[in-house]
Amino acid sequence: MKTKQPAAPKGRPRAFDTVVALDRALQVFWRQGFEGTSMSDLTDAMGINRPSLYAAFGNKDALFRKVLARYASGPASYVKAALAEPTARRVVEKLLMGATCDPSSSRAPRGCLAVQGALACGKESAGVQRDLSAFREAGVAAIRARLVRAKREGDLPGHSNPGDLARYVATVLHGMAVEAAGGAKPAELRRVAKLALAVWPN
Amino acid sequence: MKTKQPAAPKGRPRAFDTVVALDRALQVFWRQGFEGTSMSDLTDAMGINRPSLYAAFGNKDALFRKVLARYASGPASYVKAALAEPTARRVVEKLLMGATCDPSSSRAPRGCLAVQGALACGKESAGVQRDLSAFREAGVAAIRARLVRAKREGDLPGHSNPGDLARYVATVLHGMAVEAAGGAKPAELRRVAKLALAVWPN
DNA sequence: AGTGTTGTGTATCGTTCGGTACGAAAGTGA
DNA sequence: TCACTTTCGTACCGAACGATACACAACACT
Repeated sequence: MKTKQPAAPKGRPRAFDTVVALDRALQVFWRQGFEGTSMSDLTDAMGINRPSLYAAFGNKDALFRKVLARYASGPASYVKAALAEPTARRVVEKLLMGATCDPSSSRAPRGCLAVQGALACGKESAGVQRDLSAFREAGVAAIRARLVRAKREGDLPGHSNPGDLARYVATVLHGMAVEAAGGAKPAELRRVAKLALAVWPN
Repeated sequence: MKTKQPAAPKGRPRAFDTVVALDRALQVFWRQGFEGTSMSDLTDAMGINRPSLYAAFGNKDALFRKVLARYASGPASYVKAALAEPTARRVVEKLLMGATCDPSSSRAPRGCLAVQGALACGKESAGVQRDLSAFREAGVAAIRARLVRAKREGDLPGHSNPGDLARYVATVLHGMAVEAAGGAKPAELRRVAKLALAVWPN
């Protein structure tokens, strides 16, 4: 019977936990963006040496992609949870409320990594810029697919356009991320979310 | 009678036009952000040497601030124009439509300099980051002031909150800038603007 | 104990960064 | 023609950038 133990590692064991190191890197990238973060910033925050970082995560681009995946399954997991709500209205409610920087996780940086990570950057960072753009577009596509389903289930009026509505919701979400990065208070964002919801057909 | 001629310049005349040079710098900063733009990128685009840039505009931060002012009175002047519309609804309409990257100025970069210029960055760029944040907040304040006036003039229902509405409009505008930076088509943005307008009380 | 393998730590690599020193060039007024 | 003033162009500064070479340390397996 195979145990869960992933075979004994052969050489010297790692002196750090790659998951917590990744979370530390996430904090820095989230706060300072891709280009605003130097490898020294990362090694300082992660508490490891430079060659250890390169051995464990590859180069700066590869580390950022791993951080983005961690972001998706961590701080941004509320998106997936929101899409599982039973009605379209509840889905959008939960999406918009999830972007209000709830004070429960006040230790997290403001805004959204997918927005402020590399919105505009030099040519050397074009790779992560496209990755982030694709990440955001995947979010839009997921919302649209959920709204298509809602329309099929009679949860949305027949005249409404799931694609346009999804783009609208994503636009408000990304806009809220910009406001949050600028220092807008969660209460203010909550009022914006409420106003944005007033569009909703019912 | 004083002529407009600003007194004869004493030394060697400048070999370039500071205004067109500023516009070239605007293009680069707009496309690549503050941190993503190097001084070599700027001198290449502006067609001038490095010491000429420093002599004419100061350092990188000072140049960016001058570029931001140029942006406000140039590509972003539609905001001021929109605020001069007679009714609140027309104001918001024109604001939202101005952010759809109209194909008339298709040579301009996508998105908004005030959003993608330095949304998140390292500590060395904290100055311009705050400048951009303040710039955006000034926009919100201007919209709010216009809506306060509209309410006083009976142009908005008594129960509506100009502050919240202004923040909402700004959020949609900034969100549209993010979508535009990600490659959204103007037609798509126009549909978003139309949806966002559905909130409007009338 | 010995061997192979992998991570750690120091000390760098070459490049690019933002910013300047300095002499030649091109104007002004006398 | 001669100072005087301002800009231009080259060549360069120290610092920080992303990324590595290499010797040593710590484990598994025999």
